[in-house]
Amino acid sequence: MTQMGLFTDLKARGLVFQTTNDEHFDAWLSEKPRTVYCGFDPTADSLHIGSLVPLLTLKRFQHAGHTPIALVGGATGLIGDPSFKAQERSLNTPDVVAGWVERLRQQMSQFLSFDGEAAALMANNLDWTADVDVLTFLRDVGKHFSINSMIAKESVKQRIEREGSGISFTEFTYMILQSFDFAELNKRFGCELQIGGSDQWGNITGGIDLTRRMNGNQVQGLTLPLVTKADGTKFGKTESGTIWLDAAKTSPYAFYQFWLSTADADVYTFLKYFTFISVSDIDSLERADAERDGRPEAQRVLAREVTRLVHGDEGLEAAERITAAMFSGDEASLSASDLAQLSLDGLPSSTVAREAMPETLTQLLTDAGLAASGKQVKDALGRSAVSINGVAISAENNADPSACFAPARAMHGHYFITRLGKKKVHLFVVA
RNA sequence: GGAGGGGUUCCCGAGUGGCCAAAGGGAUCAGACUGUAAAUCUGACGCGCGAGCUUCGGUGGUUCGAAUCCACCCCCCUCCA
Repeated sequence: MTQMGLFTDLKARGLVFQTTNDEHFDAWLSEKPRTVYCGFDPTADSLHIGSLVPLLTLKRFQHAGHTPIALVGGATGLIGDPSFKAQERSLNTPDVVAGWVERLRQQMSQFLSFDGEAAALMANNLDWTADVDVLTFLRDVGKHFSINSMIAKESVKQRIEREGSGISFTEFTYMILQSFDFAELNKRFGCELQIGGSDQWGNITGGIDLTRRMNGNQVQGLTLPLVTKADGTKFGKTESGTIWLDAAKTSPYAFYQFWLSTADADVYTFLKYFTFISVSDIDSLERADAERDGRPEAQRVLAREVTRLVHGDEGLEAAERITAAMFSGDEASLSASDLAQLSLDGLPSSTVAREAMPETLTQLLTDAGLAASGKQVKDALGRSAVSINGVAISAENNADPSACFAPARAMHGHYFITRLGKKKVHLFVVA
């Protein structure tokens, strides 16, 4: 990717939602290497896939020769961003937030390169806000903000206008704090561009105004589109919850599976958003898929690319090993060491003592996390949707788990591949 | 401080004494169909294998019986001061 092509590429990927200077943004970007920042607030102990788009965009900028700054919001995370949020959120304690900041730092650093010409920087806005006293802040920063224009921002509109909600002064002030970041990064590192999700537009323009007023510098902003799905449901959530970047919270296997099940209507868009595959290659893939009958290749490509990006080659291999074993249809051929490896790879598994087996299958499968409640297991049993080592289990067997897990039915003495539905698999090791 | 409106099961949102584990929609899960898609149709959707148990901001009352009535308390919103 040459520096010249960055903006064109971003546009082709559909990654440009708004810019501060539509006419001249491309030229401005091509003129010379810029320093660009994106902030990530610590709202949990890990980033989730929603943060992947801005994170990868920072990387795209770096590839193009610009210097990225990954900012973690040690300060803003203590306040809470009200942008487009329906409700006031409860505050997290400073030590909790500080712990999350560390986790995010580590996560973010794996995506950027910290040496070479456009070496990335890490920043934490707590560094320049922790010691500012209230009066200084109000006089030097607050004075530049007009309440009138802050109230007019679309991002807080519903909180101000909608009956049944409201906004605290604390959250209302968030914008000022984030704006201060931009001004500060501009002063310290010559940062001239902030990128963020489309919900950040109000905060970004606030920072641009403040930077002009405090530093006399004209800086720019660019927002990325919100990731949406064609069917209108929320992106990034499944029944088991958020898809996290942390392997301990979402295993590489589960992560891979998430992308693999992307709808056709979304998959080419997501390839453009979440991978570094060129737009022309994605387009040819789409054409090839369209010409072929049956299953498209795109989902597999997407799953491979994103899993490798986030979990590396090892994580991808583990995910593919499990996927191959579980969805190829010949699990009977797995050796004992294969099964042990799958468990190490992150296939959900648990060890149960034969004597300590629960009274019912519903209990056992619920405990293993195959279903949220016994009712769901029961429903599945009633539809022959539960199988153990390939044998369908019916509702009558519910009260007799030890028969279902009889030694004679085990693979290699004590392995039981248990499925609920098509996609949920759990490996029981009965000792 | 005053006046008014509101807090219902994951979300939205009905429900004003028994027919309410609580309408409807969304989300989610499972089945059929498929490609571990989509769309569609079907079933489930507080917990429990079950008898049954626990819910409608909180606490305490009234009543044979309360999400629904009363008292007090907590929280949110609007307007006034």
